[in-house]
Amino acid sequence: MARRRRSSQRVTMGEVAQLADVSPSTVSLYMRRPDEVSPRRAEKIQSAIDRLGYLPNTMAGGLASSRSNVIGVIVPTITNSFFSATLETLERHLRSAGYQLLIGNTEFDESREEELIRSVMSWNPAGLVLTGFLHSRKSLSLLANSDTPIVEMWDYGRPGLDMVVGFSHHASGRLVAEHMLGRGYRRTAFISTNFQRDVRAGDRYLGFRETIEAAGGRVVLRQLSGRSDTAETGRLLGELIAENPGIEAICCSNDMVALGVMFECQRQGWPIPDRLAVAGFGNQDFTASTVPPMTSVEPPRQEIGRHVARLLMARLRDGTTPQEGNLDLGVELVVREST
Amino acid sequence: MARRRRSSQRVTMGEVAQLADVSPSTVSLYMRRPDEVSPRRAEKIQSAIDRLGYLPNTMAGGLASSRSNVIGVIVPTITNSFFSATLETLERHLRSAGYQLLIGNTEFDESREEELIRSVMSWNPAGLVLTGFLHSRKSLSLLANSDTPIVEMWDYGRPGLDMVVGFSHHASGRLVAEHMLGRGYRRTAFISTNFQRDVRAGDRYLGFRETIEAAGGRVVLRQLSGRSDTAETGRLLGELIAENPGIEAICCSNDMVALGVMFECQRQGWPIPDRLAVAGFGNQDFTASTVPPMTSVEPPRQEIGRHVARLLMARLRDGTTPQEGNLDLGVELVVREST
DNA sequence: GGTAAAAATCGCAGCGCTACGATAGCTAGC
DNA sequence: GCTAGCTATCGTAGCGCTGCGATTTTTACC
Repeated sequence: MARRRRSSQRVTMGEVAQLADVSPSTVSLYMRRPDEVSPRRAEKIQSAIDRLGYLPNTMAGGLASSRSNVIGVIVPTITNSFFSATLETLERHLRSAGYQLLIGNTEFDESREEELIRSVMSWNPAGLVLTGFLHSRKSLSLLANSDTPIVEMWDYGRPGLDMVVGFSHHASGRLVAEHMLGRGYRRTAFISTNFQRDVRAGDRYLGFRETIEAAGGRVVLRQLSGRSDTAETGRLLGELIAENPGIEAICCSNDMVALGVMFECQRQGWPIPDRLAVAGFGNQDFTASTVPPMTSVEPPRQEIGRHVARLLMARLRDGTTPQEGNLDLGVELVVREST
Repeated sequence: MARRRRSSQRVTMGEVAQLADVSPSTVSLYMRRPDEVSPRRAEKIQSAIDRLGYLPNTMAGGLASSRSNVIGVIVPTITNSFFSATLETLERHLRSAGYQLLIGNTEFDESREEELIRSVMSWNPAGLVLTGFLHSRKSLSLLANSDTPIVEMWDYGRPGLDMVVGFSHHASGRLVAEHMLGRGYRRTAFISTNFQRDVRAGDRYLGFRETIEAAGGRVVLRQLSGRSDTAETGRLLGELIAENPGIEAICCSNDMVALGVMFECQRQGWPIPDRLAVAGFGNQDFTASTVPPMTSVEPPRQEIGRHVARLLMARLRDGTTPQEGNLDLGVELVVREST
C-alpha cells in the first residue's frame, strides 16, 4: 500500500511547459489568454495538460496576481428556501463567470458574522455579499479598511455600505395589510418567527401594523420562540384565539407559519377565510395547493441573486457601479382564497 | 474620491513584525502555535496585530505550507432541506476546527459535478465530500490521482471511493412497505420526484416495490417531471386514482410530495387514511402538524454532517480512518395517523 | 559562576504562479 | 535584401507566507 504520496497536487505548470517544450510563461499565458499563443503551441500545451492531468494551483495564482476569484457570501442560514434559492441563482451566475462562492452561515448570530467576515476577507475576495444592514461595529471596521466591493441583499431602504439589492420588508407588510383592509378585516393578528432571529420579519410586522392601525384596526402580535415550527404555531394560535375571539385575520411572517395556522384551523374546524383569513410570506410552491390556496407575498428570491451577480460583475469588470447600485426589486402579493 | 487604493489587503506579516519589534518568523509562529512564543512577545505581537488590523493572507499561507484549510462539499442542490441541514451541521463542526467549506451545487447534473470537482481540487483541499456514489468516469480519474480524503455521503451499500457516511435508501423503502403491509395495504402506488434528478428516490422505490411485491401486492409508479411540485402532484394523483381506483396507499418519495397528495385528497374529499393512506420521507417539521399527522421516514440529516466531520477530522489529524469508515446511520419510521 | 540542555527567536529558501520588460520571430513594404 | 513594426515567446523578480536549520537567550543544575 502506497505510504502517503507526496501531495495531492503534484504536476506543476513547469512540468507541463517541459513536456510541451515551451517556457512556463507561455503555459501561464495559455491558461489565462489562450488566444494570445500561437495555435501550434496551444495545441502542444493542451495535449501536455491532458496527458499529465494538470490542474492549476489556485492559491499560487491568487497569491501571484493578488486577486482571487472568490466571492464571499454570508447569509443567516442556508436552511431556508429564501436564501438558498438566492444562493443557487447567485452561484450559477457567478460560477459561469469564473468565480467561486465561499458561503458562510451566521445562524442569526452577530458575532458569528464578524468571525465569518474575517475568515472570508483573509481570502482576499473579489467581492462580498452580506444579508441585510445589521452588522456589528467590528464587522464594519473590518470592512471599512478594504476596498472590496460589497453588496447587501434581501433588504432595502436604509443606507448601505456600498451596493444594495433587495426589497422593503416594511412595504411587504403594508401590502398585506392593505389587502386585508380591503377585504374588510380590522381585527387582526401577526404570528411570527422570533424577531431576534429575523429582523426582517420585524420590519414586515411594523409595516403591517402601522397600516392596519392607521385604518383604525388592531393587531395582536405573537412570536414563536425560534424558527418556524408548525406544532408551536398551532399552540400559539389556539391561545391567541382563546384570548382574542374576535380576531378575523392572521398575517404570518412566512409560509411555514401560515401552514401551521391553516392546519390548526382545520383541526379546530374553523373555516378559512370565513372564520379566519390567513396570509403568508414567501409564496413557496405549496401555497398554491393548500386547501384553500394560500394568499402570500412573493419575494424576488432569484432576482436578488441575478442582480447581485450583475452588479458585482459590473464593478469587477470596469470598476464602475451601474447607476442603480441601490436596487429595490419590490414584491408582489399573490391573492388566493385564504383571505 | 480616492482612486483605487492599493489592494484590499495591505498590511503584511512583515509590518506586524516590524511594529512588534520581532522577526516575521516569530509572528508566523505566533499565528500558528501561539504557546510557543514567550508571553512578552506574544503580547506585543497581538497588540501590533490589533493596531494594524492585520489579517493573514490565506492564499500565501496555503501556498507556502502546501496545505489548505478548505474542504470541498458537493451536493446536488442546497435548495433542499435534506442537504442544507447536513451542510449546516457539517459547516458548524468543521469551522470550529478551523476549516472552510467550499460548497458546490451540481443541480443534479453529472457534468457539472465534474467541473466542480476540478474547481475544488484546484484549491488543493484538505478533504472532499461528495453526495452519493454516482460519479462520471472523468470525475473518478480526477480523484484517483489524488490522496485527498474523500467522504461520500447520503447513501450506503455500495463500495465507496474512500469513506462513506449515509444510510440505505433501499432499506428506507422497505421499511415503509413493511409498515403498509402490516396495516393490510396491498394495492399501492409510489409517487416520486424524477429519478433522473434523484437516483436515491429510485432506490427507495425499489426497496418499497420489492417488499410489497414479495408479499403479493402491487405498486403503481408515477414520477413528477422535475422537483417536488404540489400542483403537479395533485394532478398526478387525480389521474392515478382515476385509472386505478382500487389503490389503498401511497408512498411518496418525500414529504413535499406527500403534502401535495394530502391536499389533493382533502380537495377530493377522500378521507386519510380510510380511503387512502399516505406516507412521506424526510420527516420535515410540518409532518407532525398536517391533518391527519403524516407518517414519514426520518433520515439522519444532522448525524450525517456530524459523522462526516468526525471521520474527516480523524483522517486529517492522524492520517487514520476509524474502523467504521463506512457508516450506515439507518433511518427511523415515524408512524402517525396518515397510514 | 560555569556549562549543558532546553526554549525562544531568527534568516533564508522556497511554495507555484503571474506580471512585465526583454528578446526572438515574422510580415510587409520598398 | 533590409528594416520597421508587429506578434509570439521567454526570463526574472516577486506575491506573503511557512518550514527548517542555525543562532541566540533562558533555565537548571552542579
